[in-house]
Amino acid sequence: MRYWLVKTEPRCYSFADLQRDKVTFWDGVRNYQARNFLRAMKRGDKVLVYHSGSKPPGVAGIAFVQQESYPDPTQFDPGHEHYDPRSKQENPLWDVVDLAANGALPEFVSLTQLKKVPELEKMLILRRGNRLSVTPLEEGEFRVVCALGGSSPSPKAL
DNA sequence: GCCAACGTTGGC
DNA sequence: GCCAACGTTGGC
Repeated sequence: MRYWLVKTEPRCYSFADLQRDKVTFWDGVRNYQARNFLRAMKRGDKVLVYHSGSKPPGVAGIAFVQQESYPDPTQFDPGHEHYDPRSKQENPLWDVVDLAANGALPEFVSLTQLKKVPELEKMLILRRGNRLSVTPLEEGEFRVVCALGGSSPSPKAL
């Protein structure tokens, strides 16, 4: 099993929205490196859901991969804000995965908290200008964040 | 609103 | 293939 972190703007789609929906397709990733991480996701992988652009930014909850990658339908929809005219049905540029809610963290873990933890120094979300919308995590990093959020020692999950 | 850090684009 | 210009992201 692998571990990931995905970002979302809660004004657009929050972890609470995912809990309400139970499952959603994670659309709108339009960055090649992030897309390649999406394509590497396997069913059952665990995912931290991070809220960006919120006050404060941080990790809101846990999800898991319900369905591995398939073409993002919004790339073919001329009326959609994520429409990409370069993408062809026979050779799609962009993918989605289906994510299922696995539970909110009892306590929201802010970016400020994350930055204080030595074990999380290598987390990609804290590097590279914080711009990648999908990043891999080490198992240890996943566990540390869960523990910070009051879901410990390891999330019982599902 | 500002700005740093990127990724992308396009001229050459 | 290089690189300057530009656009976007996202914390502050």
